[in-house]
Amino acid sequence: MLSDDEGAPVSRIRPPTMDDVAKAAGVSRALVSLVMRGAPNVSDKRRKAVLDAADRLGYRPNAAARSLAERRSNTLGVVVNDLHNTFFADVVDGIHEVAQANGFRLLLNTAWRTDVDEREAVEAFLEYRVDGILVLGPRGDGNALRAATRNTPVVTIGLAFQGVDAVVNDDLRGGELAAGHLVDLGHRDIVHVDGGNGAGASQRREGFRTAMESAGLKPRILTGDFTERSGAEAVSALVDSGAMPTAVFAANDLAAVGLIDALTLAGYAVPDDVSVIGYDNTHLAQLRHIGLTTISQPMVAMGRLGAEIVLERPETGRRQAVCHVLTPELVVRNTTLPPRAVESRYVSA
Amino acid sequence: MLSDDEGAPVSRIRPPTMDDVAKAAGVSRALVSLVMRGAPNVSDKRRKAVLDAADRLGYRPNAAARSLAERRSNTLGVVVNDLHNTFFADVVDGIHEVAQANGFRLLLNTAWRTDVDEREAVEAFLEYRVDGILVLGPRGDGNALRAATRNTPVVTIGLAFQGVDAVVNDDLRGGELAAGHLVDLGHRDIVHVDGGNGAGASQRREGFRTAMESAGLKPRILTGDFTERSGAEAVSALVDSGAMPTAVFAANDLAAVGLIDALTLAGYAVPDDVSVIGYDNTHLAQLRHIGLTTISQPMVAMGRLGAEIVLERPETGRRQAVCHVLTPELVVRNTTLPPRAVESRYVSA
DNA sequence: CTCCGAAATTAGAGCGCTCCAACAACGTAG
DNA sequence: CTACGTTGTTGGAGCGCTCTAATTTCGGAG
Repeated sequence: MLSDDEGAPVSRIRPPTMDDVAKAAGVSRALVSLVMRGAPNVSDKRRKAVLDAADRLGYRPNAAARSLAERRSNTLGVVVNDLHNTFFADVVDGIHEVAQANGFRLLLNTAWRTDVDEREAVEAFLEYRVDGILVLGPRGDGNALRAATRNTPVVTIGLAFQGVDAVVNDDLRGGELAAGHLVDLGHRDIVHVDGGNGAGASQRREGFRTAMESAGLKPRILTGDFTERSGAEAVSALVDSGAMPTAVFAANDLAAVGLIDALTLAGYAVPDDVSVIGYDNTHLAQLRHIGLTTISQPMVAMGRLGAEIVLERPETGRRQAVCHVLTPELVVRNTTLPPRAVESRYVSA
Repeated sequence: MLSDDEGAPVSRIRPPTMDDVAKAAGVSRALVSLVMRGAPNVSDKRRKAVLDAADRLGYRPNAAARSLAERRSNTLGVVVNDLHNTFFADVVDGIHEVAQANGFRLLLNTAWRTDVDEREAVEAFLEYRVDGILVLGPRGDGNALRAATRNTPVVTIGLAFQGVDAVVNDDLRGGELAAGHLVDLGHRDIVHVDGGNGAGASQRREGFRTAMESAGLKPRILTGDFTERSGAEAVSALVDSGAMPTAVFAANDLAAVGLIDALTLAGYAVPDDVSVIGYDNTHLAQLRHIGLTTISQPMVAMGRLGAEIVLERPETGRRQAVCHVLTPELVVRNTTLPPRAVESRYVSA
């Protein structure tokens, strides 16, 4: 007798099940199920009885049981590469809009900017049997994602892999735009702090490189990783090397802000001594206090489009992967100016 | 014959089940289950056979079925009030750390800063039967959360409700600190742009009010909602009213940044014309380009603590709700100065 | 060899829900 | 009054897993 209670932690009460509700309402479990799903052919009398009983007992359907029986979860999984980057928050806004309109729930997971955590997150969603997966700012070689498409519609946003649906912006063009803007301003010595192997990084790098070379300039590239810190570290490296350029193209706004921060600390005025351009046009860039010149991607629209693609695939039975490429745009604000040496020439031009 | 194929969307192949693996490996389903969960008493021979078969078939356990049978999900649900506010990203970092160490997965959901969406998100987690729920920056009256604690451990972060575990910082004290700092600098005309009914907003407001009154000053308060935009709107209101104060205390860093942005645009220099202080000490505040004076909360630590509480409750069987109050600290940077009029007096003091 | 206990394996009953086929109820037309 | 088509309701199988108790296997000790 005593042993039943002593020391045993107070166990949570078992939540009521459909059977409990059925019993309380004096109907069958199947009827409760019908009421819960809002089926049409249920008499008002019974419906009310069921609803009352459910309410009285505090009944809440068990999503696990439901999705097991239904073989679908009515849920989309979203893997966010980096919660600290508000770029993704905007994309999620777009996804949410479409998901909501189609009666899907969203479940988020974050990848902490690493390959393994991203795989972990995708794996978790696959085990949950979500009805679709959106990967924002994917990493790695795409093999895991390609494999995942066999079971679930997957779409990446920000980087396209062979055989996986994707929504991207034209990063190559974006890189060219950024470099081109700086070149047009008269800069000759330009450094690109890249995004390492992050989503879109290689393309932006390529765009930068080609724009520079076609202008007859030598591209200088430093490795980064899309973080604020990587921007700051690049500044240290530049200071140490003693070869500070007149302009820097950062792989994204976050890095650009880190860069500006470190430049200011190191005694360089932005844009007077060094011009800085970012990428993404996040809220950060839009703050007038920062007023970052940057390349804009339509973030919310990308999210919307991604969600539409993921929902559409099972409907249409499409087999071929699609890749929507959106066009980036240059947004000039206050962090870029002609370099000191050519300023007058430029202004008079 | 034909009718089987025509027009029918290509259906996804049914993922292999434990039974499939068992058959392929020539063992029972129970054995596969044991191997999957890493049970000790399995012969190496069979274990290998099972693992091989699972690998060959691309088997992936069904989380829904598992949590249905196990009556637990090994998952914690995190409701993030606003993805755009990096404050929460830091808190999630702390939660993740602890969850990971204890073998729990994280699932996120966002509340888009509204009451109803928060309830929606919590509801979803309850239906999924997660093992614990963390609500970051809760809204509303707490009734829904209080009810939820009957089924699942719940802890709020940033605001405490009667009967619900919580981790908060001393917002009252924080409000006092902020107001006190401005008063100490010599400001007499100070406006607080509050956080409306957001988490911690009323306490910060109270702290502001008491600090002002005990200094014999009249507190001016404008309503906001913790967003960048609300900061900007406050500036419009102040400009329209024609009574620009010499200092503003924003309910959080995001709003402070919006404020600074709008002030700058309106031709007011910060901090020369108007001093601004925020709250949270997010990355945003720490950017040297902004250098926001603010009140710091230990965000990562709050996340860690919250996760520990949520995991500990079922272990210890504790019934009484706990509320951990952490102490905020003033961080002085570059957005606050003595007001113009008293500057000389202050400096000579 | 036989027998025994420990180690390894399995059968089978759920977990809480959905879904289908079967069944009751209830007018209404013949 | 019977037959019939609706509309409403229900039993029961099954979703893919875990877990307990029962069963088999196996390596010595007797």
